[in-house]
Amino acid sequence: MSNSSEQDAISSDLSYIYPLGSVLTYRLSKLQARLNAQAADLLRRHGGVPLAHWRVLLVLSSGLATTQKEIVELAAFDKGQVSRIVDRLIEEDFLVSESDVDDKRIRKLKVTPSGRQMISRLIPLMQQRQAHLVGKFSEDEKQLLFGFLDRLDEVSGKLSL
Amino acid sequence: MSNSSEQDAISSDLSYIYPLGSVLTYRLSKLQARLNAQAADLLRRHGGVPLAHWRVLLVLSSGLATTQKEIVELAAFDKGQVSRIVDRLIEEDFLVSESDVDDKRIRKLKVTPSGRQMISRLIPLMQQRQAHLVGKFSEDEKQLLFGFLDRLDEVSGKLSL
DNA sequence: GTGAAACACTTGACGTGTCAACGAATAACG
DNA sequence: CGTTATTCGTTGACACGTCAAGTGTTTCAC
Repeated sequence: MSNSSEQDAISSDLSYIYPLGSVLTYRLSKLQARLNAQAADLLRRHGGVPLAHWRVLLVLSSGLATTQKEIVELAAFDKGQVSRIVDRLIEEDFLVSESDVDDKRIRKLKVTPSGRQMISRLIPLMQQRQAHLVGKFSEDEKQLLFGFLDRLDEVSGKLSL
Repeated sequence: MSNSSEQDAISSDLSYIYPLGSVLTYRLSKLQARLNAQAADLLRRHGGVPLAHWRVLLVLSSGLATTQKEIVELAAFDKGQVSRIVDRLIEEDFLVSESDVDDKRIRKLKVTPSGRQMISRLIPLMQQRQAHLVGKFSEDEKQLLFGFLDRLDEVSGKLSL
C-alpha cells in the first residue's frame, strides 16, 4: 500500500488542490460548461442554431455591427471563427452579404427575414433564462459578483512566470 | 438611416444585452477563455503539455485516481476525451497502463518517472498562478465568491423552457 | 448455466475556440 | 506615384468539449 517516496513527495505537493471544487479555475470551468450546455440545449430544442452561431446572429441583429470586424470588436470573438460562422449562417439563409462599394475587403452583413424570425422566436426564451440565472441575486449581490469578475479579469492576463 | 419596422422591434428587444459586459454568461465565458489561455501559455512556455492533458495528469499523480472512470468521476471530465488524452499521454511516455487482472475492461494507469518529473517541475508555477489569481481576495471575499458560484451551479442545470 | 443488463472504455461526428500564415485591398509615407 | 504597412477577411492546423453509438467484459437474475 506504500507509494514510492517520489510519489509521496508529489502527492503532498498536490494535496492543496483537493477537493478540486475549491480550485477557482476548476469551478469556473465547470460552471461555464454547464451554462453553455444549458444554452445550447435550449437553442437546439427550439429548433435554433448552435450557440456560437446564435451569439453572432444576436450581435448582428442588434444593428450595432454590420461587418465581421465589428462583430469581433464588439463581442471579442475570434475573427477566424466568425468568418466560418458567417459562412454557415449565409448557407442556412439566416444572413446575406454584399461586398462594400468603397472597400472591397468588407462584407456587409444583413439578417434575412428568415433569420430575424428565428431570433424573434428565441429571444423571449433567452430572456427567461437570464432571469432564471440571476433572478435570485439581489442588486447588491450582482454588483458584488460583477466586481469580482472584474478583478479576476485583471489578473487573467499574461503571466511572467 | 431608418431600419425596417421589423428590425426595430428586434433591436429594442435586444437593447438590454448591451453592453455585452453586463451579461453574466458572456462575462464568464470571456473570463474563462482568458484563464485557460493563461494556463495553457504557462504550460507551453515551460515545455509542458496541453492544458487538458495537464489536468488529467494532475489527478492521476495525486493518487486519488488510477483508472479512467475514477478520473471522470473526480474531475467531471468527458470519458471520451479522457480516453483519447490517456492514449496521448501513454504515447508521450508520461503514463503507462496495464490491464487489471480481475477486470479486463479496466486500464490501470500509472505515472512514469518522466511524467512525475514534469509534474514536479510545473507544480510550483501553477501554485504561484493560483496565488496570483486569488491573492488579492480576502478570506471573506473568497467565501462570498465561491458562494455565488455555488448558487450559479444550482441554476445551471436543465431548464424546462 | 445462460441471457439481459450494467459497466469500462473506444470511436466517430460535430461544435467551439485559438493561433498563425496568407491573399486581396486599402492607407500611409517617401 | 509607387513602395511599404496595415487592415479585412480566409484558411489550415490543432486543442478542447460534448454526445451518442459501438465493443468487449462482468454482473446479476432467472
